[in-house]
Amino acid sequence: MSIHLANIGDDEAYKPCAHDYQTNCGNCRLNAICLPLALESEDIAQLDEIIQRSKPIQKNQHLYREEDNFQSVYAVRSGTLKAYKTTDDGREQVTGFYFPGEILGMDGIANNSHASSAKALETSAVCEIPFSSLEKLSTLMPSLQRHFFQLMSREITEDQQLITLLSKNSADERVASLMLSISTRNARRKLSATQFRLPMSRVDIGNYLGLTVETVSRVFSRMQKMDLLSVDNKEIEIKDIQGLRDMANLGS
Amino acid sequence: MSIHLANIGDDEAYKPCAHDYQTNCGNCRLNAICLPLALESEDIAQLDEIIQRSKPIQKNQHLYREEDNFQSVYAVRSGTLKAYKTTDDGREQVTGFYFPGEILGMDGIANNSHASSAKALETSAVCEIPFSSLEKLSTLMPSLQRHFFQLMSREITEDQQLITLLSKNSADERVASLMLSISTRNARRKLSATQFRLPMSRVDIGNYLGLTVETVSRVFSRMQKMDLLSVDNKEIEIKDIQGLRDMANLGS
DNA sequence: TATTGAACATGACGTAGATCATGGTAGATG
DNA sequence: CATCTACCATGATCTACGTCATGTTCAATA
Repeated sequence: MSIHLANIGDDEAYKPCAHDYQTNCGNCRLNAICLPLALESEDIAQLDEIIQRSKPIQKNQHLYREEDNFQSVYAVRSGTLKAYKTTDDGREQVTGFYFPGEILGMDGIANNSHASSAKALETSAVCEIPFSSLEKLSTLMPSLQRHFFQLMSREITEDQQLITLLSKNSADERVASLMLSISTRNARRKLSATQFRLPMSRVDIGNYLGLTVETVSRVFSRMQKMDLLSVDNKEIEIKDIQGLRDMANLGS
Repeated sequence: MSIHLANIGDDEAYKPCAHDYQTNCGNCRLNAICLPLALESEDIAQLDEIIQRSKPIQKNQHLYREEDNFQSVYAVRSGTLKAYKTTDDGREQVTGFYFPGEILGMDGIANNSHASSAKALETSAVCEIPFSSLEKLSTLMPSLQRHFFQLMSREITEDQQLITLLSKNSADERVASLMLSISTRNARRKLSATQFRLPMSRVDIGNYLGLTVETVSRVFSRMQKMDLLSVDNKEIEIKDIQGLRDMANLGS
C-alpha cells in the first residue's frame, strides 16, 4: 500500500463493515477543509444527523453517473475521485479530481440531475449529504447557507482557473500547475507537499488538461531532466518547487 | 442603432435619468429567464425591495473589477457584458458573455472579492442584487434559496461545457458552438434565433474560445463559404442552422 | 473632405502538440 | 511460472492553429 494511502488509512474511514461509524463532523480531522465555518457545536450536531457515511467505494466504481437523478452532494472522506462528462460524440472530459475534504456533485443542483459522472480512482469513502435536508437546514442556519454559497462559488472560480489554463497555457505550464495544485491540497491535509502518489493515470491527467498521454509523459520526462521533480510511475517527488512555479508561470 | 438594440430599446431600461423606474420584477419581461421560479407575488414584492436598478453603464465601463470588494450580484436588464480575468502575466481571459436576463458576479461569493472583472460591451443596464440582503431573504424564502443554488449550479455546468469545448474541440467547432449558444439565448428572449448583431469583437470571441483573432476570422470566412451563415462585420445571419450544428459537433 | 485608427480579413510560414508506431514494465490471472 | 493486459515512455512524422505581415473597411475627428 502506498505512503499516501497509509497516511489516510489510520482514519476512521477504514472500517468498511461497521454500520455505526464513530465519525462525526465534530471530530473529523478534515472539517477544517470541509466545513471551514464557525458552526456552533449544536449546529454541527444537526448537520451530523443529515449526513450519511457510506461504505467504501471500490476503485473504478461510480459514485453517481451523468443524468442520474440528483439527490445528494458528497464530501470525500478518503481516497480520490474524478468527475467527468461524456461528450456527445462519446469521448470523455475529466472536469475535476476530488481529494479528502473536498465536495463534489454540486453541478447536479441546476437540473436535478447529475451533469457529470463521478468515479473512484482508488478505494474511497464519502459522506453523503442529502440535498433536500441540506436546503432545509440552510434556511435555519444562515452560516450553513453562506457556506454552501461559498463552496459553489469556489467551484466556479476553480473552473474559471481551469478555463484559463486550457486556453492560455502550454503543456508544460498545465502539468506544472496540476502538480502544484495537488501539492498544496496535500499540504492542507497535513500531508507532504513534496512527496505524493498520483491517484490518477496519465490518461486522466491528459484528459483533464486537454493533452494527450504522450504529451504528459514527455512533460514529466522534461521536468525530470530539469531536476524539478522525480517521477517513479505514480510516485512524485518535487525537488525544486520554485522551479516548478516558474515553469507553471502563474506568478510567484 | 442596431436591430438588436432597437428591440431592447422599447424596454423600461432606457430611461437613463429617472430615479424611479416603473420597472419591477413582477412586470419585467425578462423574469422568465431571470426568475424562473414560482414565487408568490408578495415574495416578488419583497425581492423587488432589495433590488437596485442602476443607471446605464456605458460601453467599456466596468461594472466591477477583479478584487473589488464583493457586495452584489447583478442581473442584466439590457445590453451585454463580458466577464474576464487577468492572468498573472497580464493577459486577459474572457470567462463569459452575459445577455439580458442572465446573472453575473457569483464568482465573488467565495472570497468576498470579485474573482473577475465585468465590462459593458455596449450601453447596458443591470439590476443590482445586494448579496447580504439576498442571503437574509433566502433564509425566509426557501424557493429563492433554491433558485440561487440552481443559478450557481448552472454557472458551474456552463463553465464545464466551456472546459470541454476548449479541451476537445477544433476552432470550427468552438466558433459554431458560440454562434449556436448566442442564437438560443436570443430565442429565449423572443428575439430572432437566426439574425443578430454580435455585441463582442473578434478579439473577445477568440479570447473566450482560446483562439487568435485571425483564426476566428478564418472560421467565419469558411462558414460563409459553406453557406452556413452570412457575416457582415458584427451582423450575423444563420442560414443553415442544422449545418451549423453539424459543424459544432455537439450532437443533434 | 481628408485623416487617423480600430477592427477585421487573408496570405505565407513556423511550431507545439497530436498522431502513429514501437517497446518496455508492472501488476493481474490462469 | 508464464502470459496477458494496462499503463507508461519515446521516437518520427503530420497538422491545426499561431505568428507575422499586409491590406481593407468603416467610423470618428480634424
